[in-house]
Amino acid sequence: MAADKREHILATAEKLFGDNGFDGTSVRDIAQHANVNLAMISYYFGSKEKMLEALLEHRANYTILEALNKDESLTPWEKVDRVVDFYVDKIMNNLCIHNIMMQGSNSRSEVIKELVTKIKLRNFEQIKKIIIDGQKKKIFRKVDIELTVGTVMGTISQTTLARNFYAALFNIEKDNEEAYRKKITPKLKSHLKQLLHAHLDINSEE
Amino acid sequence: MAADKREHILATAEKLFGDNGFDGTSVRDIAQHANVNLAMISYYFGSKEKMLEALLEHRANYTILEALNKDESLTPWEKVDRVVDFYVDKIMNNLCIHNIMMQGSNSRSEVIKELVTKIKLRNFEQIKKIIIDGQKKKIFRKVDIELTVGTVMGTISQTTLARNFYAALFNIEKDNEEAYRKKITPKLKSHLKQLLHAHLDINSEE
DNA sequence: TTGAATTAAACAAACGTTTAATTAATTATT
DNA sequence: AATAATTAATTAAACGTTTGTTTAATTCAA
Repeated sequence: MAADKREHILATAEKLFGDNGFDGTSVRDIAQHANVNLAMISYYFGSKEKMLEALLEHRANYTILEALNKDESLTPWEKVDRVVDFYVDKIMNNLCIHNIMMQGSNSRSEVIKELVTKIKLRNFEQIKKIIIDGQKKKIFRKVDIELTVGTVMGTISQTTLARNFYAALFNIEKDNEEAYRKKITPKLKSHLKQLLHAHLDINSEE
Repeated sequence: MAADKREHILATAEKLFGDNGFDGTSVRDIAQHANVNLAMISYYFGSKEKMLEALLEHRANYTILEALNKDESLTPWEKVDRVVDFYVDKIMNNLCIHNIMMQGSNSRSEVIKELVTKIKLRNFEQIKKIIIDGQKKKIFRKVDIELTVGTVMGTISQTTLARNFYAALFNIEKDNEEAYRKKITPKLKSHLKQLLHAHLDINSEE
């Protein structure tokens, strides 16, 4: 079936783009690793760049954050903790697509750049809502919301983009992705939660 | 003189690598923008990759952090603030080399990857010393030092790697690098200082 | 039998690098 | 100080690969 094959090509491309970057991955690499004919990529997607667009569109997923936001049974603190869990898990389990999005920000293609920005903006809006809600309820203090979100994203990104560095730091064998994930994920979650609690808590000292 | 020309080529390469990535920049691009003959790059550096190595070696600079650490007239809080100022200024004024280092982490060349890791490790050790010193003096509380440094680096990186996103967020015209720097730098400094104070202060609430 | 899927081969363009020839600058010799 | 010899710097052209994409022929399914 065609949809399966398309999906399989996208998954292969995701891995390779994530490991070697867009420019560092050739269409022949993808075709070979996916065991499809070279021409199939143009046939399915039109071009290499259109394939990246398709990949980004396909992986963008806002629904969970939006559902979280609508859940009125959760306190702002609980929501913050869940956002942390959600993002750490999401990025740690999708290292490739995350690397692609970070590299996509620097793409030469305006289409790609705008697509990545759009996805990020939409995710940002959801987190912003949570923080503002906490502030209205006099639980969170006044902070720079944009950069607070940047800190969460940046801290997680750091552990994936500079993986070599953190692997050296935590004495994890360099190419064992699974060991890295296992070790970093809980550390990252508790660090971010502690950080955000100290940062957002209205009762913190000045 | 030869040294000037070599330097000029490196500066040109830095800008282009920073903007378009290593794979996204051709040797011909560099030669053209630097107004030198194509063959000069092989002549001076041996190869494109060796040129990137030369660029990283050339720009790595640890001395300021080491001096800061040895200054015993400063309190740990003052040192933290200065580290923030130092890094924000450094990265904001060297967007290109910073982008290169982030991309270099994902390079296919082991030489480059290890070089970047080495530079980062050396910087990390200096910041780690400051935090441990503050903990010994019962001013800072127990935190995950590795990830705390990751948060500082990550937050700053975020504003440079995802510049398009933050430009959209802060309503800065997309391609005005100077306006972006002017607007983000002070925001970033005060956000990080507030964040670190709340995070590190031993008197913060649990 | 019609249209979609798949293939091997070819395309022109761009890539990093090397060559061989020429010019500029240094050094050595008279 | 002038000239010859030597080294360094610079160039245009070409090298062989690899790049993304297209073509035209063939196989497969409806």
